[in-house]
Amino acid sequence: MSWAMMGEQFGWGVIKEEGWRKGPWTAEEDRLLIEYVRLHGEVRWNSVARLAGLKRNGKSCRLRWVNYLRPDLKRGQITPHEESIILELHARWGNRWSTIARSLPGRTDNEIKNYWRTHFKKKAKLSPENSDQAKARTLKRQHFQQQLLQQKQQQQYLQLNESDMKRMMSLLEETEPKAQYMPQLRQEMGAATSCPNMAEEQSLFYPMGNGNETSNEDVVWDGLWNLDDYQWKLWCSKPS
DNA sequence: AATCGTACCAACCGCTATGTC
DNA sequence: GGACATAGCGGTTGGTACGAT
Repeated sequence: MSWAMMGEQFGWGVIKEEGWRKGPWTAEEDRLLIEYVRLHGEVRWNSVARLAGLKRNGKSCRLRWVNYLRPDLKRGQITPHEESIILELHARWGNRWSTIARSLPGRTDNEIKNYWRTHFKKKAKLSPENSDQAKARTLKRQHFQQQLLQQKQQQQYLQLNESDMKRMMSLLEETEPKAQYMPQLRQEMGAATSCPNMAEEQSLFYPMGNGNETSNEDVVWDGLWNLDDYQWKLWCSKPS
């Protein structure tokens, strides 16, 4: 019998000094949480303890619901197609797991994060070429963020003007699709499939219509992080 | 059969963003 | 506008299962 099962059977669980339970969830706790969400919806997680009779903090309840109890979750192994989507979106967005998860209905950010770490982190580490690219991208991000900060301060935190957005959009159009490096990455990672058509690929990069849309501006910033060095220099040197 | 290494995954932690008063 | 509460995110940890030796 595992500790978790024993804990469930005997009602064990770590009680913190604040009075919150920690550790694995019991079936009874799950039942209470499901019932609570059914009645009240996914809101005010901190009141769950009081209203549902759970000795869990709101954070823990939310996490349990989002990662495990939600009815729309897809259980089971990540399919080759899902894997290829993860690879492509990670190449584009980096460790933005929640963003990636939005393109994979039924999968959670935690699940994708775990999958990535298990299957690809090592491979990525072993490839010096990839790590160099990652370092370069990180530097680019830092450089850009610094510039942005200065720019923001100068503009007293005003939003980017229209011409800036147009410049970035046109630059991004020159960059897309990311086909230059994706086939190599797919090969290295052993991904089995790719998107059957451009429309689907587009929908992966620009997920819309699920109530959690990525804004145009987000897409613009995300695209900028992945610009090639040449395009990056071009962007930095362009007069505004 | 025992031990070890590794893959997998649930859960926690710390931080940031956003909302509310 | 500031303080506080809440939600969300990404990184990390710890436990379990399982195969290799």
